[in-house]
Amino acid sequence: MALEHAILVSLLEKPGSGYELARRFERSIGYFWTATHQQIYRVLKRMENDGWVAAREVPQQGRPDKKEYSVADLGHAALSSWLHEPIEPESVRHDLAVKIRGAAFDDPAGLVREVERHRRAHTDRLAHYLAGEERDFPPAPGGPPDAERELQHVVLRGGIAYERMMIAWLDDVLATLRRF
Amino acid sequence: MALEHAILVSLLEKPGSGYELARRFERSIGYFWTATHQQIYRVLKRMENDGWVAAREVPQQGRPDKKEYSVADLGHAALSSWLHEPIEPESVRHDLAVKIRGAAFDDPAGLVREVERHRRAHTDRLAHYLAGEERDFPPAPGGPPDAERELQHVVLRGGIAYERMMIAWLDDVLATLRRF
DNA sequence: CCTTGCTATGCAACCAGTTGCATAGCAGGA
DNA sequence: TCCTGCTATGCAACTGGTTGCATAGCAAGG
Repeated sequence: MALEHAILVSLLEKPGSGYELARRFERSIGYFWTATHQQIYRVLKRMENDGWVAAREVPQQGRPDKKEYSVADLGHAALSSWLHEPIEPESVRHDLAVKIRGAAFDDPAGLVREVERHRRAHTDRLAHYLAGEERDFPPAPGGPPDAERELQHVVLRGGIAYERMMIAWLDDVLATLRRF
Repeated sequence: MALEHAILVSLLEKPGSGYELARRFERSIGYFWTATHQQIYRVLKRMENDGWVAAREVPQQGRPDKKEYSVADLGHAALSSWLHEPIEPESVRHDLAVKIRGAAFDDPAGLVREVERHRRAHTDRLAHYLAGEERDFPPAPGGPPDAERELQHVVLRGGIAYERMMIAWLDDVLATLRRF
């Protein structure tokens, strides 16, 4: 399980409320880990009980108050020990691949629209990533290397490489489907 | 949920027992969908109750008897209707990306060995895929196009593209980590 | 004969993640 | 004033997946 650890990393990058975390999980963190707000609130509560994070009531004007969480020493230690233990290379779940192989027993050409839809989703995501890269990681070499920035950037480059690979592969899939 | 559908596809490609399915999920199907034997047996039982698959006792010599499953009409229909309904582009879960961003707050250089381990796992898988491709999909253009074969092949090409992308990205990650 | 190891099937408990719903503060527009 | 919509937090029920364990047939080797 890594949701706890994903939350710790996100809170180390910047403290925030459950709501804010949920929004981050829709964008930057969400590139490689998804979570709904319900799940985040539940886990956050458990982490608070375990002393991994500390909450602070923050009154706001113009909107409801929020509970801002930040990482406590125990949380930092928990993250550190997780970082030092090996994890299994992740197991994959590609519904679309199941569909593609299944299409052989149904209607290969009928899958074209679905694959095109996925292709569009991936080009959109790629455009989104590239815009984020241009915005947050301009090419100007600004001073000394910053680990946090550089590592965020390399993860984003991974997302970009993934989307490019997927688009190329989906083109391959479309060409194959259209032969039937 | 697509485990049921992955099983249907696998059984359409070739009928088999729960045990055999579990083995396939360790190799070809496992490239894009993982499942343990416990899960497969449980789902298979439900599918049998729902009339999606039919079981047949097959006595064997030299080893215990097995129950061979094959797809029933209801199962074929269920697969077909699933193929025709749109699915969400899958959400990602990359523990390693969490670790990489987390390393900024711990010990970037200490992650090198872990990333190298993952890189090795991906080169192994790539070699395995390429060997499978050479074995099962020789370049000889043997007659008329066969949808089942071609679609299996394009899914395998997706696995190959994925592994190549990952290896290149992990090299990028290693170069980045080594700067700290 | 006994152990090891592979084939083959399965139960039970648990845990992570999803879905549906509920509540409440506050702003802005119809 | 009422409705819509965004911020903000949360509970409850369910489902899919994981982990641990159990059983049994049969072969091969020590």
